[in-house]
Amino acid sequence: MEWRYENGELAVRPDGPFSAAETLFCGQCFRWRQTADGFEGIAHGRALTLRERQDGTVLLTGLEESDVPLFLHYFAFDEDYAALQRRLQRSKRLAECIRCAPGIRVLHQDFFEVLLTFIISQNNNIPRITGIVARLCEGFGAPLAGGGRAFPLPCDLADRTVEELAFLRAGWRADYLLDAARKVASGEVGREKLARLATPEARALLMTIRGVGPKVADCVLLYGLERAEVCPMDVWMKRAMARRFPRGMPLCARDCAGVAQQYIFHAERTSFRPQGGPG
DNA sequence: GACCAGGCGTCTT
DNA sequence: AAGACGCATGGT
Repeated sequence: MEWRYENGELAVRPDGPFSAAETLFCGQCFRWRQTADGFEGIAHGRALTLRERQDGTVLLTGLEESDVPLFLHYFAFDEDYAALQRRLQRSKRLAECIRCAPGIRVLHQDFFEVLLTFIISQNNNIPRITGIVARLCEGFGAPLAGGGRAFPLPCDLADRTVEELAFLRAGWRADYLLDAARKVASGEVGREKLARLATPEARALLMTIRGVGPKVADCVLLYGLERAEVCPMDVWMKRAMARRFPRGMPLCARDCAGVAQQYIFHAERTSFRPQGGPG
């Protein structure tokens, strides 16, 4: 992977395939939107834009030079997906996933943001999740220089009440969001503490938060803590896909295939072998 | 209008 | 331990 930072613009040539649309709109993150010539979004407290050049170069604006390593990691540009996909092609199922959505990468997102957005995601759909997340940030996030607002910090939410969260129209999840914010703000649950725990204990600690069950906990471990080795997410997706497609998954159901792919990527990359998984 | 959405907490057996 | 059910809201 090569990159160059010049005149406030970061130009990256990723190793292996990358598709911004597949990566940003497959349901792993909720703060990006398409624009006339590319994409704009907010991540790790920065408002940035992304454009893809014909030659595969990815152009990012809105970053300081000191942000470069963080965002190379955010987009997984510091990982060799070409080599990864070569290994995965040996599995028929994974080969099909790659064919359906070859440019997906698993983003490395902020822990607290992942925790709250996947609490919001329960029994919910992506358009509505996106709306709730947008209102959450608009209502409680810090204004950013480049426009928009950061994702709220735990302390931005910990002292609120469910009544103050009513405008989110998040339903019963408002109560869960507050419990999560309070437990993180108090230090009862946090990235560092979770990182020190073995994964079963980390999952159990996450599940002390109201509204965090095994599915949300695994999403947080996977997306927010880079702890995919115990996340049999393809098992979760098998359930979801079985519900949506009782007669079998269509070959090009991009949303499902893409999401399954990113889960499986992590499972494979970390040598995890599903052994029944949850349930 | 129904039905459902990338669950979870609670209440039953 | 496992199943049923309600939960608030909005998209289809």
